[in-house]
Amino acid sequence: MADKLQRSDVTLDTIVSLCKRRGIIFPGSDIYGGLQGTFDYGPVGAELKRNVKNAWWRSMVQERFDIEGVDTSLLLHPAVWTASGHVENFTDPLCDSLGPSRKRYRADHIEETECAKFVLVDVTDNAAPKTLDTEIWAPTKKKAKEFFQQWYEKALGLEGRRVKIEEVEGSRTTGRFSPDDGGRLTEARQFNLMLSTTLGPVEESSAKVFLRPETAQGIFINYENARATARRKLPFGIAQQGKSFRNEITPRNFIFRTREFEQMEMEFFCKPGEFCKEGEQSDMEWFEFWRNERLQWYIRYGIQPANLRFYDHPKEKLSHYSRGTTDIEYLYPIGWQELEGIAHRGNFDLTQHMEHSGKDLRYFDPDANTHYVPYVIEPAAGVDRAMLAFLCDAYREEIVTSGEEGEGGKESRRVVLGLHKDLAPVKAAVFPLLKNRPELVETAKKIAADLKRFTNAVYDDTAAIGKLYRRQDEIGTPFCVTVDVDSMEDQAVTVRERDSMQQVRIPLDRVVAYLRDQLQG
RNA sequence: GCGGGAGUAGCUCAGUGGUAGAGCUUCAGCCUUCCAAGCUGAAUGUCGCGGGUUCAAGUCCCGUCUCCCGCUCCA
Repeated sequence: MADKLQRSDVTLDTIVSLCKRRGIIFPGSDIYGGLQGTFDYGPVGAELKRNVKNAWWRSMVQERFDIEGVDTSLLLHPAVWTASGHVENFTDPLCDSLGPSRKRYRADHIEETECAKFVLVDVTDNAAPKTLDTEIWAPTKKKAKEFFQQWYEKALGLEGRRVKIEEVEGSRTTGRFSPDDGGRLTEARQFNLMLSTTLGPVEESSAKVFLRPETAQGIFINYENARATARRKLPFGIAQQGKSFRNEITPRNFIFRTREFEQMEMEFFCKPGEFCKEGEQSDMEWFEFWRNERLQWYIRYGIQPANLRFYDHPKEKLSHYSRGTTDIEYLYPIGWQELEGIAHRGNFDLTQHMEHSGKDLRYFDPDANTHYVPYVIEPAAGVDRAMLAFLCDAYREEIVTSGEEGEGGKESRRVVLGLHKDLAPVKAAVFPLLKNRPELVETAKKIAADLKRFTNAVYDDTAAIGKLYRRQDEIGTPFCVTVDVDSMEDQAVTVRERDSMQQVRIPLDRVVAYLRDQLQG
């Protein structure tokens, strides 16, 4: 029946357009021209987002015996971020080339190289050579010439003129220069990725505080409170969902990188390997466990396994707190990108908070009869990134042939979000086949009301039946119920399934129970 | 921040100095016995925002904001 659209044909624009059209996601502050790096979730998107979060909470907290949930403050004591290393490390030193490329670099990504200074001499007029006030830093004259041809010739308007490139004697030195145009670099400026605000009525005298760049620290500083009150022994986890803020240099790619975003993080506290007895899972084994567990979660909720993969961070690229990090990457329309990070944070965070707060956060292990600081495995997922992945993976366009048994069937396009039923924003829609028959309308409304008592259902009669189905397909509604003229006779209705478009006849008095079974199964 | 591209109806876009348009969507009515049907009618725009040139600006100029692509970043 349907020619499925290739994965590579789904562009981000297609998803953005659908999101706006169907009330899933809008640009933030839209009527004021937008605010970079912010997005608002609409009527349908709010349901989808809630469902994603609930699915995570269900897997990570509800279905497990070893994880507790918390909900901590967005504003934390400034000392938290000193202890966590974010004040010091959560910064990018940036510098710009003073050459014509004007390129910007991470200062720590530029390697020191031995270069000499080259100057340009305009010898178009042989009798009066003119030395230009421009310097190019390059390891060789050949390289300097390349830079000249790529950037300087045009920038300085020297096309068609004869220019000699001369090395300045004794200028050879080791330093950092733009690898693109040989220009000097500006001083590195520290760009901290944390957003801040002030607490207190008078701004000048009030305290500067940071908006959290990750939810994890709220968990670490509550570790002992949560452990003691939940009467937990190792290993156990603490989970949290909530907003985080990062002053990203360049928010980009729809909701993939935004300045305000929502995280789903779990800190799993476990015994360091050396304290484990025979048969106990070590920290590295838990790391392995959570890598796979989190991958399976995405598959469970409908992501095609072929669109998921692991990426192990090489040691030299690890964050300041990490002993090992694996990303779960998803094949977005923009390419393979991080969906979730699973980090082995060692005992970095608790140790830091012990030192800075003066509180003892060690764990007393009755089996080993000793104190130690637990190790932490952290699966950290982005709600918005997960939503985007679910949307991209669920999106498909099909050519549908209407009409009976293929004779003179008319072809049309249908857009379907094949979302997992737990994620679908609307679970069921109820229609009267004909809206000018009061008894059909009344029955349909009654069914919708009954469904609404346990799930999100809608009633709609503002179009022909085909259009009503397609509207629901676009937002991934798994089931549609249609009340027709026969319903009055046989006391039954048609239930149409989204993906197969198959219809089954269900007695009126059983339709709610039927859908409840289908949706929970 | 730098370079390139773009902002006109809810969406996709046309409109190259002279009365703001089309298709789709949305809404209402009629009709319609299950997959975007048909007919009739309607709504919606300070042409991203601000300034300038001109008798006249969506169109030309300046500024500014936002979006997209690249450098950088990561949940």
